[in-house]
Amino acid sequence: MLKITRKVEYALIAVRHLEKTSGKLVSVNEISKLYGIPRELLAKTMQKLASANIVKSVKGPRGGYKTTNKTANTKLNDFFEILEGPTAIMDCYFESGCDHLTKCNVRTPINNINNSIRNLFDNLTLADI
Amino acid sequence: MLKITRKVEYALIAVRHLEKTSGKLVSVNEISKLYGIPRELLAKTMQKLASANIVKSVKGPRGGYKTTNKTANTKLNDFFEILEGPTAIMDCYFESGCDHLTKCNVRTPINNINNSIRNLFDNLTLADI
DNA sequence: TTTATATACGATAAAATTAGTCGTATTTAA
DNA sequence: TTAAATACGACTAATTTTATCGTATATAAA
Repeated sequence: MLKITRKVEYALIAVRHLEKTSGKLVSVNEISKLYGIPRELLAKTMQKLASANIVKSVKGPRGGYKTTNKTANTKLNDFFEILEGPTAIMDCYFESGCDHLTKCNVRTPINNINNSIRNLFDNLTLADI
Repeated sequence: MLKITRKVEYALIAVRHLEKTSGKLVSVNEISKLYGIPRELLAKTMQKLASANIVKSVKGPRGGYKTTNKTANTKLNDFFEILEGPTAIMDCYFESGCDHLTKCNVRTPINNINNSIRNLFDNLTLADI
């Protein structure tokens, strides 16, 4: 429990690599070989980041991804939510269908904990990684 | 990602209930009916808590579980780890077998984040729930 | 203009984890 | 003696995560 997924892990590795080689275009192929990451999986992940403008994509041969001026100061929480949806240690805050809600005695305190975690990730950016 | 499991959720609900009825013995059967929790699953969970002395178990008819003087000030982090093992947002800190470690560029920063989360849960007790 | 290389995206399959069930043993109050 | 409870291990089902595959599109370079 309380794990980040590989998708997020791979994305962090890739973004960190892009920041190290700042400005240069690097292909998914290159990154996946370099770090031993499944190519297709990383590709999809980068696509999500690109469509959220966290990185810039360039198609065609010699294409790839590079950082933008938005990259470094992207909040970790936003980064996570783009890849995985809302940060929530319990689903009942976002999904309907829990039929225990009226009886549930932990919703409020768990929500507080969740806010603490969100707060933590709102105060960290990709530059901190 | 970053979800607590149902096992933990159920355990929190149960412990909170025990604290509300402090001193009294309450059976798993009763709690599971009250909150709509699968009985056997809750039973196992309570057994773990009992063997860690976070709650006290009493066998036989009219038996059940009750809080102890340890219950309220159990750290959330200990609570989680009893039920789920080490709190780690990435497995590589506890498991061997990651063959990327020499290349991995995010281990240290992620470890820092992990420590932040652990720190958060070390400063919360069951009394806060 | 053709070709090779790259991103884009959806569908699907495989693996791992989590959730839930079942059977049996043990304890003990009534 | 019986019934109600915890204790514990094995097993199955469901869900989520991880990975793969196929096809489309863009574009640099030959």
